[in-house]
Amino acid sequence: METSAAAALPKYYVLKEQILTLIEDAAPGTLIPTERALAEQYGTSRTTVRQAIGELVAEGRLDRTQGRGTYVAPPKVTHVRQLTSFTDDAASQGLTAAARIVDVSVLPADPATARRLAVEPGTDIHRVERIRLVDGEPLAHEVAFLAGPLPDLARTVAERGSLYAALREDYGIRIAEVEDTVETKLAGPAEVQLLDVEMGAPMLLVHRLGFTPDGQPVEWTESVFRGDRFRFVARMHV
Amino acid sequence: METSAAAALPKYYVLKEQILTLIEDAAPGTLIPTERALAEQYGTSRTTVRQAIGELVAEGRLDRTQGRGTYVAPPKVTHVRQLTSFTDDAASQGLTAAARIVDVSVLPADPATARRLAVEPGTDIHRVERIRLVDGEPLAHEVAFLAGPLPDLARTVAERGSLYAALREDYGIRIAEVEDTVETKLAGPAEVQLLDVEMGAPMLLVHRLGFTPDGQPVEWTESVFRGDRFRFVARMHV
DNA sequence: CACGAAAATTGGTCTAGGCCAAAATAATGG
DNA sequence: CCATTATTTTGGCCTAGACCAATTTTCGTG
Repeated sequence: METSAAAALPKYYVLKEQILTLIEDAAPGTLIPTERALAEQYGTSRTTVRQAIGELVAEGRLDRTQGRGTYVAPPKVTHVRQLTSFTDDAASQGLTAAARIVDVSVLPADPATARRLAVEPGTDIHRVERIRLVDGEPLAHEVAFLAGPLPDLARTVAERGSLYAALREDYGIRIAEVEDTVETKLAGPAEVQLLDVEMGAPMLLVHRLGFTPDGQPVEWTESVFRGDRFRFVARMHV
Repeated sequence: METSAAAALPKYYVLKEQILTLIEDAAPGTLIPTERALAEQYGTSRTTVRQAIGELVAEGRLDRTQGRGTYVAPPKVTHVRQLTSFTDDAASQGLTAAARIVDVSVLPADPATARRLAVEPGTDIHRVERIRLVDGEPLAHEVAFLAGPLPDLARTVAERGSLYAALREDYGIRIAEVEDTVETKLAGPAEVQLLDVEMGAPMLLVHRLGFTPDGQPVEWTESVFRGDRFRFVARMHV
């Protein structure tokens, strides 16, 4: 019997999210309550508090020092690399690569996505959610947001098997330039369910903004790759 | 008072390395002893066993399933991307980037490194160990191995401030092509000491093999970036 | 007031064990 | 012999507390 339809999240994970709301507006360096205080405040054990804080530290949201305390971490530094030609070429490695389409839908753009795609907030945009598989194993979860009229996108993507191929062949949209960011992230409930990893497993979080030849942003994609099964290889001319 | 000069490693970390030697020659899918059995066998608590196993799972060395057991994981899958022009350009982002030289030395090549650099095992090669800093914070640990005669390398690298610049300006060696691999790793004692991170923190492990224009491998570098403070950004033309 | 020693604070590690849930295994009944 | 059910095994989560080590704070003394 269930008390509600919500999944039973571990206590440490709920606490982690509560601490996250506690610190989201705090300045770097701000001390949070001690582990013993949090344990008492939330009616839990110190072990559980440490598991929650440990993941936030691993994600770079908190720092801690023995004897001093735990405090809000400074934001991430960005390192820039130049690269070319992102090809959807997993198959060229002798691996059976595939993408399973989870959802293709149209929805109004939220402010952040609208800004990235340079459209008015609330404008209808397309959402394509896929699971990337290699040799049958789920290795990445991708959610792409696309601007512009793309009639019958669900069908064309399913037929082409590739989002980029559908854009190019069916809509005449060519992604000429992309900007990727790669960082680490820990697996949450979504990744646990979709990618068959453990809570807290290290993942590679990749954001991609794709532009047409005339500089118009048309694609905003957030991908989460399994850090334990995946290795990016890059060949490049200097 | 100390019983030996060795650092006092956490018990879970010692256990982790022991489990690692246990499984290094085992076929994927091989079951390891249960947590309760390992706890008794190594005279420790199940909590400590779980911390050790948890990190091995996070690193992709073990898989585990509730009710079934814990077993050796299959090797990592490799995903290939095409990119160009790796530039040592951290400074171009308005950040004060620097590299602190830890060690420059000459030593005989071990078999693995010799193979990568296409030299005979035992050939003298150069080793350049550096800490990369951004805004004074240590963000990466790099160890580069270089083949070929590079007289007075320690001085030239120190003067140029850049390994690539020294190779190009002082020895006429141009790195024309590189192959990078990027994967996740958890911080061990070395990273804790050198990069000021916690044990078990997620890191980005980058291997680079650099080639001259005629295809000769001359550089083999292993870099560990802080996953909590770092974000790679890649701009590329498709 | 300044300095050094002592105490309190805080995170780091570890123990011993309990209860739950998923999977595998054994027992049972048709 | 097969299918169903109960039991056992195994990992998942959690508690309550102990001791240690680094740091900060307090306090005593010159």
